[in-house]
Parts: sequence; structure tokens; C-alpha cells
Amino acid sequence: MTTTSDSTKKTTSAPAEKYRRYLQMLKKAGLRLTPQRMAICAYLAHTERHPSAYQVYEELAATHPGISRATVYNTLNTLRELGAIVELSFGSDHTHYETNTQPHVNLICLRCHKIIDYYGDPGVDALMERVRQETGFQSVAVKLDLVGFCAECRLQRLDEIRAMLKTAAQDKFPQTRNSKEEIV
Amino acid sequence: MTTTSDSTKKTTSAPAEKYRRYLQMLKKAGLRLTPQRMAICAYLAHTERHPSAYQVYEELAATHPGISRATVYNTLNTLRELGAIVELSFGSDHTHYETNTQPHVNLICLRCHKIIDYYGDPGVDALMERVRQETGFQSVAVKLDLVGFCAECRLQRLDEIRAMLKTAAQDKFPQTRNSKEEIV
DNA sequence: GCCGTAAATTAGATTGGTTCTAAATATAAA
DNA sequence: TTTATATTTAGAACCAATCTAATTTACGGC
Repeated sequence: MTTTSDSTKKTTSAPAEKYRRYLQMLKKAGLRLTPQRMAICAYLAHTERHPSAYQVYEELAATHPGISRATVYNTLNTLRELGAIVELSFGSDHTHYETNTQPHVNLICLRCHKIIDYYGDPGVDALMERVRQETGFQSVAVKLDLVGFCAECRLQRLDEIRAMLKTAAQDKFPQTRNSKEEIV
Repeated sequence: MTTTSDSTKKTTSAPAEKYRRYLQMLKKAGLRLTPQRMAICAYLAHTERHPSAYQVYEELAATHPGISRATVYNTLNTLRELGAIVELSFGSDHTHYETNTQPHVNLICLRCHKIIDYYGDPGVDALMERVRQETGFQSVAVKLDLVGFCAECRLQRLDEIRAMLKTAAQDKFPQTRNSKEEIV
């Protein structure tokens, strides 16, 4: 997959940079850089999805046999407390994590539970600064979620309603620009 | 408690309006307005906190003996799927709900897990419209969380670091304006 | 490079919030 | 009223997440 970036982008690969940042944050907090923690960070840095703690453990256990459930959960909690990753929540599932703290918008579908990453950040930096000045709250990460219905589910909903009246109608919706869709 | 509002505010009491909106959304979805559901909506409409599903059940069971755990959980899930309430997540606790879908910012402290509601909405409406046009995603609720450290915890962190060097120093931080603090 | 110690990991048991199940009940329509 | 459907109920079951105590490891100081 070619990293087709439009504007500001470093020459270093994104996962490598993410990885370094994770380790840096652990180190700065005075925590030890154990092989297990490094493996977990590497996994988080390379994933493009929003894995649950359980998923991280399962997939990591495959490549790193012997790694403990407790270690994975502890490390994820630690990273969360450091603000390195952000806990996501959407219906009826387990705890999922956002490993990308670059300000962006999560479009969370109420119907199919799909999460779409939307880049095209509004003035969040300005907001963070305003909040800091007015309340003393120091932000380390942003989580901006729009909860609603994705294009497909929106159409399905409309179709369901229309079907009750007469016949299902066809409609067009714009192509997905500026956003990257993910299966959770 | 007097509702000291600064700018735009209806003459109707906020809880009453919230309550009507909940019932309206249930009705619009073709669901029955049972006494249990109405009690749950009333509870959600009147709370100023971010209750967990468990809390809702426990506190409701006190005033409505005989109400079932399953009913409370089912209704909360239904309201969430309708976008009437929004699931919040922050470390190591159970699922909490945001009952106020009026666009605002949740300041979530990584250290003490306190949630501060901050009103002073950034251009979220414009963002929602842009998202709809570009991706076809139809928003029904916004969740804007800033994860970080509240003023108190920030000072404590600084003190901890300073204490390791010499003596704890005193510092001042601005009063909390434009925001309402809550104990979860 | 080796030691000592506090930190981290491990395997497994445990917990407890949430969901599931089947039966009973209530609701709205015919 | 009768009927069909939706909802509620009580309690059992689930399972992700946490906890425990013992073992192992990382890393600054010697």
C-alpha cells in the first residue's frame, strides 16, 4: 500500500515513527523497555485498524508464544494512561483502541459499527489551547467522534422505509474522499 | 440548583426537554413507550452526571423496585443505537453514557478519571456538514473528547517531579470558566 | 562485566458487568 | 374480547478484564 499523502509528511515511514514515539513515551515515564512491551508497541504501530485489547493479545500470542494476557492488558492500560493510545467505545463490543493520535475524526456507524477515519481536521489545536488557558486542562490527545449512519446504512434505512410504502428507490451518494474506511 | 445559563437557552427546563426528546426518538423508531422505558428516560434526562449502565440500574431499582437489569441494559442499548445517548469510554471503568448530545467537549483526566464538561463549541456543525457532503456519513451525535490532565492533576504531577529535585513549589492556574466539573 | 533490587512477566484463578434465555406479562390492533 | 407481537422479568451464563503470588528480568551502581 503506497502512502499517498497530500500535504505534510515526513520521509520516515509512519509505523516506524509511531513505534519510536511509543517507546519514547514509555521511557520518559521511567518504564522499562522490555521485549514484550516493544512487541506490543510494534504491533500497535503497524496496525491500521482499531484493535481491541483481546485482539492485540490473540494476534500477538501467535507470533510471540508465551506472552501473557496480563502483560498485554497492563501495557495497553499504561499506554492509555500516558495518552499514547486512546480508548474508543462503540456499541456492544469490547474495548477498542485508537493507535493514531494524529488529530482526525472517527465516523462511527450506529448500524454496522464500522469506523471510518476522516482526515480534514478542524481547528482542534486552537480549541486545546483555549481549554488550557480557561480551565488549566492539559490535553495530550484528541478524540473526535461523529456518531451516526454511514452512507451504506443510511441508504438501507431509507430503503427499508420506502419498501414499506411502495418500491425501493435508487439513490447516489458521493464517493468517499479525504477518508479511509476500515473494518473496525 | 439554578440553571445559570449565559447565552442561548429555552424557557422550558432542560431536563423536561431532554425527556421529551428521548420519548420522541423511541416513538419515531416504532418502539413502545412502556412505564419502564419512561422511567429510564426520566432518569437520564435528570442526571447531570455520566452514569454507567450499572449505576442507572442500581439507582433506578431503588425507586422502581422490580425493574429488571435486562430492561435497563436493553433500553440503554436501544437509546445508544438511536443516537439519543452516547457511549463514553475512559480507563478501567464500566461503560458510561453521555446523556447530553448538545455539542460540547468532554475533558477526560487520565489521572483521576474526572470528566469536565466544557461548553464553548468549536465549529462542529460545519464539520458535520462537510463530512456528510464528502462521505455521505449522516451524523446524529458528536463526541469530542480531550484526553489529558486536569488542572489539579497537572499540578500534582509537577509537584511530584519537583519533590524529587528539591521542594514542592506553589503555582497558580486559572479559575474554571465556561465549564462544569462533575464527579464522573 | 557482575550484583542487587525494584520492576515486570507469567499462568491461572477470579471477578463482575453485561448478555442471554425462556417464561410471563403487557401493549396495540382487529 | 381476542389475537399477535413486543416487552419485561429473574436468574443463569458468559467472558473480557483484573488480580494473585511466584518467577524472571532489566538496568543503574559497584
